[in-house]
Amino acid sequence: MAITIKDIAREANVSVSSVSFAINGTGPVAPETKRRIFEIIERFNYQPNTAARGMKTRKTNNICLHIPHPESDIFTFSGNSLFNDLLQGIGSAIDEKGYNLLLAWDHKDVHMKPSKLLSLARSRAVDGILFSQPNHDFETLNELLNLKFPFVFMGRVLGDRPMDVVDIDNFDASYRNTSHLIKLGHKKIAFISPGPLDYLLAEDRLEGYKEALDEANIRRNDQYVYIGDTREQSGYAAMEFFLSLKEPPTAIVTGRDIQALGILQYARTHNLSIPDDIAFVSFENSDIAHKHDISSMTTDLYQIGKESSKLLLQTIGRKKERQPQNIVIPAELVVRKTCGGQRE
Amino acid sequence: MAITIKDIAREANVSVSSVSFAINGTGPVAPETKRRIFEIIERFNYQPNTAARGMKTRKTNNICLHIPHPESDIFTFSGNSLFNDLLQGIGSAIDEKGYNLLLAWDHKDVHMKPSKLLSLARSRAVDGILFSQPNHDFETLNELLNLKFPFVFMGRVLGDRPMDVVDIDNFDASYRNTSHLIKLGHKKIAFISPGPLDYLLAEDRLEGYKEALDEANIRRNDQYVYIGDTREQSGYAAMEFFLSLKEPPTAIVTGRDIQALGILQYARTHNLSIPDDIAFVSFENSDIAHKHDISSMTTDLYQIGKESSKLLLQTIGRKKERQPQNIVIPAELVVRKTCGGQRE
DNA sequence: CTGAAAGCGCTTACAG
DNA sequence: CTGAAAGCGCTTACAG
Repeated sequence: MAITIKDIAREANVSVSSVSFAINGTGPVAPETKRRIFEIIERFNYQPNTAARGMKTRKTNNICLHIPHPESDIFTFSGNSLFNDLLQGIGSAIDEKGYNLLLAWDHKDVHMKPSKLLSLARSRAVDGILFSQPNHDFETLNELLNLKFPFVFMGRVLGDRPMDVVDIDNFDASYRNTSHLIKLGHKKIAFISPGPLDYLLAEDRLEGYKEALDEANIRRNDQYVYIGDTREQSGYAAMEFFLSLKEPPTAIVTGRDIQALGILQYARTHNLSIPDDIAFVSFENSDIAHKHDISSMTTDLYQIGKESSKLLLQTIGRKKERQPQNIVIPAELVVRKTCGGQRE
Repeated sequence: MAITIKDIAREANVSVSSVSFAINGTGPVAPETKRRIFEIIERFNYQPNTAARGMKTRKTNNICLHIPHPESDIFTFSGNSLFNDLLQGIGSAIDEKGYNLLLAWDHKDVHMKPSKLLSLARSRAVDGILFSQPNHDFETLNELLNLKFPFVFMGRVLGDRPMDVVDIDNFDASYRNTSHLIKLGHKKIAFISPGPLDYLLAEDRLEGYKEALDEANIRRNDQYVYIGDTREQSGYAAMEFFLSLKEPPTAIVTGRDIQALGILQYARTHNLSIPDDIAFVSFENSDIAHKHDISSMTTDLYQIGKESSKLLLQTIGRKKERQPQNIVIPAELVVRKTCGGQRE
């Protein structure tokens, strides 16, 4: 069988306590003894058994990243590096701390019980959870709060449950994107949501958009609001819709870079000039925006992943409860070609 | 503290053995007793502690997916859904079996010891490993073999170490891609590698390409071989190079869809017609190929992920050793626009 | 500084 | 069908 702490102790002529103390630095060990122990450990390539250690310490050193099902639309961050950025951010925080990342998604049938996540939490298979979801399952969140199980939600959550949340301020970001177009002289400004409005992300964006219009005393037009999704096609379809209106908008606040791609595609096939005929600003500032010269607001997944992980690790390490944190990651509009310049 | 099997036993007025038998179905329990036990379990939302269970069973129900570092070039499968496909394939095999997926990557500094992977294996933090790497670290693979630790390599490995391997036949696929162009009447056929030639994947492709030319008695031209990478730019640069030759090729075997995108971009900006001026076939058949009407050979990551996982799970479940498996996933050329029709 | 021993929460022979 | 007990491989008071 695999080699255990007993084998090391026997080989080094010490007790298991001393070996454990030496490995973990949790007790006094004479320098010479320590040297001998480590020599044996290296020779045998000994690694303490995770399960046994976890049983005593009540830690797994695993954290769970909960993502949408890989078959779902939302998971296909096609054509950009969003998931990659998120992983990098998480990695930058957990790698050095010796944590591993466990990927989990719920069954396709959402109503299948028990939820994978609660099961992981209750069985203590992970030390904490990172949520990366466009919407949330109240039942699960409530139960996790109830269990006092450490987790961080990356995104916005409805209500005032006391939990750690990390996100950009979508209301404000959308407000600023819209204001930018207003400042350039646009009055007929449309909006494409990044997803269904029951994603709070989408609702916040819509509210920010409205706020900017209201503040500038621009009359809102319900027909200027289009519900998009995560496919390029939805940007294209939005254009078809907007341009079929009697008074088409002159500018758009897009929900995602991938939608922006659809807009560009539409413009190309219909001989429209961007930004002259129609200007727009997008969200994400992903590779796509960079490549196609799209003005886009950053939604810094790297930072979101990093800050969420740091927060989670703090929570895991802490014995006493503390006030829930609400970390807002700064977002900035990277101005490129698609929003154009000042209108006459 | 958390609730344990003892609590359940006490509450149900039975011994812990009976509770364990009921949960795992590993021993006889009277129907009425079983009913009572499950009733209590549900009421308390009891889940057996993973660490404690793992200590006895020597199983974690975690498998590890080893991927390149998120900051590495190769990880950025930009603009396509390759990683997503792989995850779906893995998920389709492990979800129902109750396994979790642990994501691991090596430190950026490759020479940092000890390797994360060996550490996970030796500490029994996972039950098996899935390698998704363009190249391999012999030392790690040898040590895993040595430990008789279950793993599956998705890709090609040098030498004849006895291990489970799942991949498409890159030699054959490249041979067929090249032959397709030959059959269409091309004689000046260039090749872009999907990465550096020390990726066996790239070497196999090059060999398949050469074999097809040789078999058709077409003189090989060293200048027709370009070493590409995972960026669109490398397809563009390859075009620049090929077209600077005295005798530019009339067709190309591309290494990746993303490179193909670079070729299309070059063609657009230089008023070249694809496939008339230059025809090509690609690899991957990702979203990109579909969207841009690129002829592309499938490299079915879904199947690779699925079959690898199934194989790994079998290995984990087996007590006796068996012959290493070598599973070849079928690849087929999806003919679209970029390879054109028969030449006169 | 060192060692003997208890105990973490399970599973699994073993005895009844 | 049921229960008492050993033991998985660690960590950690506790005694010396």
